[in-house]
Amino acid sequence: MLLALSMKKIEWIWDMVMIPAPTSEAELLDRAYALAGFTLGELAQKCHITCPVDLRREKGWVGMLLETCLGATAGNKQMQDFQNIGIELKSIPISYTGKPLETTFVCVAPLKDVHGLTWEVSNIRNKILKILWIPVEGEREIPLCERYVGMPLIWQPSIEEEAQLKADWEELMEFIVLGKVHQITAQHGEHLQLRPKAANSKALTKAYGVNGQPIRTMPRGFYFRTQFTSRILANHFMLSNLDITKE
DNA sequence: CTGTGATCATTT
DNA sequence: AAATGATCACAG
Repeated sequence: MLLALSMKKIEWIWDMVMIPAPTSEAELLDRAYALAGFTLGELAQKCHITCPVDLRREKGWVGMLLETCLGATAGNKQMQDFQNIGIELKSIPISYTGKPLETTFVCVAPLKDVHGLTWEVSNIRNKILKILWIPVEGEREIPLCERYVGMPLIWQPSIEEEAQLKADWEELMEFIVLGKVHQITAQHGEHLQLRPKAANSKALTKAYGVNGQPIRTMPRGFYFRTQFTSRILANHFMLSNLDITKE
């Protein structure tokens, strides 16, 4: 499978003190392409950020680094990374064969005030309408600072993909509405799954019980299965390869 | 605690 | 080897 890690480094006039937010999709994509072919260590150096030895104590470090490099405004709650241009940023760890090594966290799942909530107005739909994916080498045997950033891609769900995600979301939300969140396991949902999303297993948040009474349970999040994201990447790079051969 | 950024580490 | 449940750091 072709998931090219660009070895062509586009020189950039970096002045990594503070990167302004991009004002268009084209500008954001240009910047993302300019990151391809650099290692995480090189990008960190340009940002004056120290690259940790591994991700055990900083699982979100790669994502934060890319946000800094692309001018994302951090700290915004429940919003897309680039709200002005309607784009969400996701880094994705890939194997030597270009396949995702991890599921992709999308957003936290609402466990209360879900009465009447529909897919059309859900937070998750807003997050997945347009995503800038940035593949990064993720094999643990590769030292973090030596991992290469790959070619970015903009993805928007096809009619079919959105229908699939909506179906999974509705199945999962049905459990939540009925107070059966405890019955949900990671095996529910064909493309979208619901799993814990918390500091640890002792964290508790409010939800509903089977009789509608308030209960406390672990916070959950929606995640894309690897097969789903693998298909997104494969489709994109196979198509771009066809474009190249046409020229 | 909630939500941002996710990957870890044990089980299957 | 892949998948699931658990976990890490930080801002507000």
